[in-house]
Order: sequence, then C-alpha cells, then structure tokens
Amino acid sequence: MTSDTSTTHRSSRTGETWTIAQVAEAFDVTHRTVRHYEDLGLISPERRGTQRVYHRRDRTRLGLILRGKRLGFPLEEIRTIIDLFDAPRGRRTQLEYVLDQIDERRTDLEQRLRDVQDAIAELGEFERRCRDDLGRLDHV
Amino acid sequence: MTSDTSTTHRSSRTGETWTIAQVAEAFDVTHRTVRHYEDLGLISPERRGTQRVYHRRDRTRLGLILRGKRLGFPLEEIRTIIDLFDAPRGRRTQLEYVLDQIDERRTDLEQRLRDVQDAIAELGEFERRCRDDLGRLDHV
DNA sequence: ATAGTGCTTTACGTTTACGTCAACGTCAAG
DNA sequence: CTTGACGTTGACGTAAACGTAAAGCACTAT
Repeated sequence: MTSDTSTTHRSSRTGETWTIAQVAEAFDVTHRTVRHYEDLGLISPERRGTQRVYHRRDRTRLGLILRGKRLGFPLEEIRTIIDLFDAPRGRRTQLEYVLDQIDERRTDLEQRLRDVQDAIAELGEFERRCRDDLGRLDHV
Repeated sequence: MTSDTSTTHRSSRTGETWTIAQVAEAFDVTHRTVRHYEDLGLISPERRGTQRVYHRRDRTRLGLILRGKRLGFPLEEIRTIIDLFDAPRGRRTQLEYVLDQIDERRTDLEQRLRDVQDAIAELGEFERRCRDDLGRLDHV
C-alpha cells in the first residue's frame, strides 16, 4: 500500500518487450481496445504460453493505428494500409500493386489535408470576426 | 419512359431552394442520411406543408458536416461546432466562450494537420523504397 | 378515377468500435 | 495454500451512423 517502485518491470532483462497493461497505458487506451485490434488482425503480439508479449514492432503498429483513427479511417482500412508496409514486395507485380495502393492513399490523404487546412482557415476568419465584435464592445 | 429533360426542376421560380432528393444527390449521400442529420439537429430545413425545402444555408451546413465527417469528428461534435458559427455573440461572456471554443477546435485541428502531414511524409518515404526495389529489378 | 412518382413518418436492422461483466488460469508473496 | 494482482477467453451490451422496409399522403398525368 506504500510507495512501490517495482511496479512496471518484467521486461527489465529483455529491455524490449511489454505486457498488455504497459502498452495500453503507454498509448492511453484500454486493454480491451488493444485486444480488439488484435482480433481484427491489426497487431499480432508474440505469445509466451498464454500471455501476450509486445515488441517494438507492435508499438509502432499501435501508433499507426491510433493516428489512422484520429484521421477518421475505419480499422479495416487501417489494417490494409499497415499490412501494406509489411507486404512482401519481391515480385514486380507485387511492387506495382503496392505503388498503386500508395497512390490511392495519397489522394485520400491530400483531400484530408485540404479539409484540415480549409477548416483551420475558416476558424481563423471566424475568430477575427469575433475579435472585431469584442473590440466594438470594448470601444463603447 | 423516353428522354425527359424536365426531371430536376421544381424550384425554377425561386431559384434558391432544393428538395431532399436534390441535395442528397448534390452531396452524394442518401436522403436517409440527410434526414438523419436533421434528426440530430444539424440542419433544419424549411417546411412547406409537410415537405422539406432546403435553402443555401442548409447546403452550407451540409458541406461543413461532410467535411467534419471526413476529418473524423462525431456528428454531435460537428453540431456544436457549426452551431457555434450561428451562435448569438452579443454579450461579452458569450463572445469569450466562443473564442475559447475556437481555440479548442484549433488545437484539435492542428493535431490532425500534423497527423496528415506525417502520414503523407511516411507514404512518400515508403514509395521511395518501393521505387528503389523496382529499380533494382529493372537493373538485373 | 386511377396510376405513378416523390416525399413523409415509423420502426426495426446492421455495422463499427469498443465497454462490461463473468469465469477461469497463473504466478509470486504472505 | 490461499490470497491478490494480472492475464486470458468468451459473450453479451451499447452508442453512433446510418440502411432498409412498410405504409401512407400529395400532386401530376393519363
């Protein structure tokens, strides 16, 4: 019940693995969320017996997943995207397919870029009008 | 059953109103979607008898809604944002509240801006690697 | 008068993205 | 050896964002 400095090790020896509780806290999501992403095939942590063991690779993926979510992509689409990064690009057909996918993604992202920029600009314009109104109130 | 050039008028006289079918098609959504937004209070078209009549104001709002959606905002949040634009900002307290909200929104949008830019950058880097791989295949 | 076209409400169904138990395993500490 | 602390697998619940009939009104054309 007192101060316990030995809470979050367990991977002190390996130095590169984490438990589900640790990654969940690190990314500020619940363990349920992490398991859900695994159910959908977005991450596949190592199993040591029955326990899940997360490596840096899994953390990288989790970061990509959460960023994708912030951008409003559905999880299924996020899966196809990050799978793309790990896809075997040995044969020419595969590489050309991957490059095609990249182009599609980029088109989508550039639309979102415009959306965000427009929204920020409109917000700025709106703020200016509000500050004008405020100025008039001060002036009187 | 033959060619019918008189399909989409009905507002020819007023020149500034549309039916639900027309706005739905214009924004490439279903009428169900449009009505759903109305149920949530995101738009409130005029009623002429029982029929909905959409004005430019409603189209503007629809545009904002759909852009908000592309950026991954939930509809409820979108409602509070676009309501903000139409809010009565007469009193100082109101104006200060609005300016606060604007700041919150901007912080959020700037995070998304970074997310999109990072994603595009990573995509570019990934494409470069793929093109390298492709070049090596050509070279052999 | 009737049929067709478009709009309306009501209401249940579906998908996505998890939340929330329940019930059980496991490992170290007391 | 029992008690936690943490982990595991189901399995059902839920909120958001619509989809999808079903059934009826209104106007127009034949």
